[in-house]
Amino acid sequence: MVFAGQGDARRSMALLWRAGSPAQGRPGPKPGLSVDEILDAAVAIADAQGMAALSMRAVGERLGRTAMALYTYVPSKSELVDLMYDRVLAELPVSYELGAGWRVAVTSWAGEMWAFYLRHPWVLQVSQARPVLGPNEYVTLETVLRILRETGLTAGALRRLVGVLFHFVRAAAQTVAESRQAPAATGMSDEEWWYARSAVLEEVAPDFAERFPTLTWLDGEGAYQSEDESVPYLEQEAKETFAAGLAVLLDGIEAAVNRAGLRALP
Amino acid sequence: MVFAGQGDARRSMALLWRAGSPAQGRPGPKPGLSVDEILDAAVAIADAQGMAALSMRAVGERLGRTAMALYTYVPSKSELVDLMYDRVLAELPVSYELGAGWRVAVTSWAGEMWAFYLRHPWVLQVSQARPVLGPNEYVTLETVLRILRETGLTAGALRRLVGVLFHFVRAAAQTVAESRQAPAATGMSDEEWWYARSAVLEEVAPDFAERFPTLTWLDGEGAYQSEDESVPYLEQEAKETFAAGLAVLLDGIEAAVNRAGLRALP
DNA sequence: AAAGTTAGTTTATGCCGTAAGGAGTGGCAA
DNA sequence: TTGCCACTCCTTACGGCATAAACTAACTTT
Repeated sequence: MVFAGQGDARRSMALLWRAGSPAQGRPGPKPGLSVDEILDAAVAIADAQGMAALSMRAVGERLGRTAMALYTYVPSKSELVDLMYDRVLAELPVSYELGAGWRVAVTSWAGEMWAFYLRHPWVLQVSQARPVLGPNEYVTLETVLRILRETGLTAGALRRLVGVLFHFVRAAAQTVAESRQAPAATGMSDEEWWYARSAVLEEVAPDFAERFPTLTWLDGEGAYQSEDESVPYLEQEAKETFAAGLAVLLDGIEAAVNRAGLRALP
Repeated sequence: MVFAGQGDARRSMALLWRAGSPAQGRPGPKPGLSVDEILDAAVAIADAQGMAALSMRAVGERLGRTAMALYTYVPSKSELVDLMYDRVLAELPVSYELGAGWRVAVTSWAGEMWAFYLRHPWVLQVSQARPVLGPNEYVTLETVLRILRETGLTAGALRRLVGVLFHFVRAAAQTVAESRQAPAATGMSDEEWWYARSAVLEEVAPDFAERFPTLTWLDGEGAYQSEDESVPYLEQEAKETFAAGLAVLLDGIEAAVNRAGLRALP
């Protein structure tokens, strides 16, 4: 097994924080590419065709180079993805109006995050195991923390809250992101897919109603009606789930704030 | 592009619901394997080494066969994964005591789901774009719906709530699951990794405290202290985030229930 | 002009999913 | 009993992937 050592950490961090030595007066041919150019190409591919289509070959080709040419600028594919991640995070707003209270600010923050994830759905596949520790990741954290600090909750509570909020927005966005990819991936629209499936389901599980009474009841209670026909059914519903879930979450936070406030009274 | 037609849907569903024609009196050699044996082998590999290690070759080898032998039983790798998913879902409890109220029941349901995801972290990587429509997926839904129906909320609200709860548990579990994989994947413990990184961070961002005042403040406010030294720091914290977040979510649901109840009064 | 460093290529290794085709198995109809 | 044929399982092969190694060509410094 290959162990990543101190040197690798230094290289990674230098790339992320753009702290590399300037390329002036160095021997050898002039660089024909730059890390930023590579990142733009890679992000464009991932945005348009998803993470699965992001290969070193594809990025190289888009830049008129071979896959191997990229290794001059970036140590590996996984580092490339980390860099892409930190780069797109720069799109996010860095501060929110706090005049109307933290709840309003958190709501619009969540909306921005939601839109961001849908703009770059591949970000949802970047491992959250360990932070990337890039500058924009820190900015993103700082931004939401600045809002949440307004609640007056303790540091420990804030730490947990940040985790919960990110989890929630990510997970909600993931549902929509994946459902957008599905038709392209399977070459089948949601309608076609569902039609084929549900027909077979009746054959294969004729006792469905008895086996799943609650589900059957729910299905009977007026299915969701979309107002906007241009947006797919599933997506519309997911958006409402997001809004409703966020409201529930914020209600919970408000309850915690009130509890803390009451306890502070004489 | 290859389009999946009606025939594929029928084959998939038959496999999921075990509605295949019995193998008695059929010509040709007796099957040396079975779908269940294959699923057990595949699940064992995915549990132990993660989704990335799950290849048709690996599963075949574990069963003393070649990769291609599996295609007699299972049409493709993605169908295999769907089958694995529905199979492990069978481990989950199918009903919860409702005597102590829905809140208690939801809490233990969430705990079971959390443990389930950590037992089978690869499940978190199964696409949620479209439901698999296997029997156990329906059972799982039925189970949680039966609990939530106790709240007395409307069908629409319930639909959203189920989504939110699944999102939340999945996302929270994902953090821990990924952080468990990280040391194995990089050959570096969390401590080593963090030590190497933070040393470089000071070099590369000497103005950290000014750029990220809120983060710096949070860091100063007593870092989390683990009681149980055997469990990694990050994991302990994630578990608390899960519990705290769930409580917040349930508070929010309770608020919605109370609002609905008040509105129903004369 | 020689030496040394760098950018980018070609080539090769070992993975992956799976298509194609062939070998052997065994139940059934003739 | 023979021949057929559906069936299981194998070998081989293809085109993808990340990336290691060795090479060429460009450019700066000595």
